[in-house]
Amino acid sequence: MVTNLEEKTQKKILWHSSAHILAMAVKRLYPDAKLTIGPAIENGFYYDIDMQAVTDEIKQKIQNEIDKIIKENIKFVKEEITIDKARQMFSDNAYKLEMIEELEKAGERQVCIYKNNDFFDLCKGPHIKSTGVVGALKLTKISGVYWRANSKNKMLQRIYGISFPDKKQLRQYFDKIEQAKKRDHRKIGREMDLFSFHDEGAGFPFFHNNGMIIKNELIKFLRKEHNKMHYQEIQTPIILDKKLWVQSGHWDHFRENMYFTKIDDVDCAIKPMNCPGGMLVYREKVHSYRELPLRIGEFGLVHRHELSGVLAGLFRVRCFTQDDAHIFMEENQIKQEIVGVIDLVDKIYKKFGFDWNVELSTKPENPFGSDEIWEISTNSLESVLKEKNINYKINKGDGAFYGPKIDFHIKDCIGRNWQCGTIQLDFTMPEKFNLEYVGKDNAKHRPVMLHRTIYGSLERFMGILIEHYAGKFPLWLAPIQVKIINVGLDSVKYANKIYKIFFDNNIRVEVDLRDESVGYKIRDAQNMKIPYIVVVGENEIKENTITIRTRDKKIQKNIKIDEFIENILNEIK
RNA sequence: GCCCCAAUAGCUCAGCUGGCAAGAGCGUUGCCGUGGUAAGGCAGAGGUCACGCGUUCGAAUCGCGUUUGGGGCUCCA
Repeated sequence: MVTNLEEKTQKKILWHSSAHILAMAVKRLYPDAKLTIGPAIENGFYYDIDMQAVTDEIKQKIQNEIDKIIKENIKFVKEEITIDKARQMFSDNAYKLEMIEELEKAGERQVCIYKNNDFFDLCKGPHIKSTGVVGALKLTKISGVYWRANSKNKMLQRIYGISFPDKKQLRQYFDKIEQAKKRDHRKIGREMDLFSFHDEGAGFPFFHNNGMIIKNELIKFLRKEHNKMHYQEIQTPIILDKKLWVQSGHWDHFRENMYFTKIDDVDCAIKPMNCPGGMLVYREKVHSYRELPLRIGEFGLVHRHELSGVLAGLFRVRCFTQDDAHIFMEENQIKQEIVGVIDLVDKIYKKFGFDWNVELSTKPENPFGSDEIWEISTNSLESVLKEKNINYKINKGDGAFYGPKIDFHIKDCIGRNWQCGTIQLDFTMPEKFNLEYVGKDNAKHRPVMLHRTIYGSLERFMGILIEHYAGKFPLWLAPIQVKIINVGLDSVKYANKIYKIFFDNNIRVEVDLRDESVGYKIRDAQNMKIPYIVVVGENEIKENTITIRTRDKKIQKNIKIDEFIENILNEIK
């Protein structure tokens, strides 16, 4: 029996061998090209090569050469050689020499090479027997990348590809990609009239009525949960004096990502985060230990100047709404509050059927605050995770400049991971803003602060939901919940009457009275992914009932209106 | 920001080895039809071919630049 793990290993071997074939093809066509590294990745493989820019035309040439090499069925031959011999063989390739040096430093006396006829590459293997084992190999995308991912280094060409033992599997792979494209939120967003983007503002989403319904429902839902947990809600301004951002440290650490403007000659910044405004609200009055923990939420619109190349539909935008909250507390309340947030996160994600996992990010390179503070805060996050028996991955050096964080990643229904929520512990911001509370001892103390989001960005979360549901939102989120379709002119009056009943019950309903065939109107509603289509005609008028067709094409006849309304109101809850 | 690719009607796309008036389907508008669970028929409107500059007798088509979008790199909610 072939286990999953073995299968994976086999794939990796095939893909890595494919990278060699790619390299061989490039070397045949461009003998001066310098190979660097060519690993197997999650889906396929790539090879980073120092060569001229790979245009479509060149890509096609390489593809043709690859097809030839596969036909030639050339053997992979392993050979062990000394470091010195390797240096000789790769003397014209500075990248490989650098890698050989590293191997030597790591204590290797010998290195391995793989040969295919007169082509050879530094590689520890293993490989397939011969190039003919690859049944189908297709180059996919091209990207410019820097050697060692450092923009000071030379730019290389990364050529990506995918391969399989046979053509059928290759076709299946591309079919699957086609399927995934069908749920692209940009496409569905247009079809369902949710949002748009315009040349006049790259990366700034425009929400249409249908999109706003979803956004508002998401806010309404979270607000209700916040209330249950005694959160307060505030709103802070979008433009504030630059001074504030200098004080908060964003000027030093985040300036590159901020937008600036002037008001009456005063330098101002558009907020990229909500916390500094929140600090001012806290500082407004004297707080007692009796008020703590103080949980203050804000649905805050923030603007960040993201690099143009990273913008991607709602997934990556330049202005978005954070479901931000700041919790001010005493040190001994840290654990209980983190537990509270984790429980809330779990509750919210479960509502959408998302599985989630956690990553812990530790002290970055240019942090605020002493090592001691970082240790205390990192430990408290970690200990909660341990106590709650939550598995987590550590991201070393990935924390915010003001504190360590826990990031929540959700998995959508086609298995993709998305970072959404985050909990960030912060000992430094309260200090910078001189926050205080009066303790039981009647002395002043500094509160500890916690930043957290659950959706992360309402915009991104919506994008994820659109793809997760493929536009078939659960009833409570569906922009239009019920569509009424009349059969014939005689049922117009009845259709309007039914419409009013739904409308008066706060159900999002539309009635389609157009002079079109029933089939046509059903198709239209179906394409809009409307959960319930209500059809009324002569039969329904006679019985004073309705006929219902669900999004999944289930038809129920002779349904009493009151009964149906009661059912869907329950479903919406 | 960097690399590759793209931009033609509201949408999806054809035309693009330079050459009559710019093409289709869907949508939209009007008329005819009055329908029973995924497209009824006919007719009309709709485009400075993203923008700017150039090459040419002539540019949607070729070149350069800009903008926007897509896929990567890097970054991130």
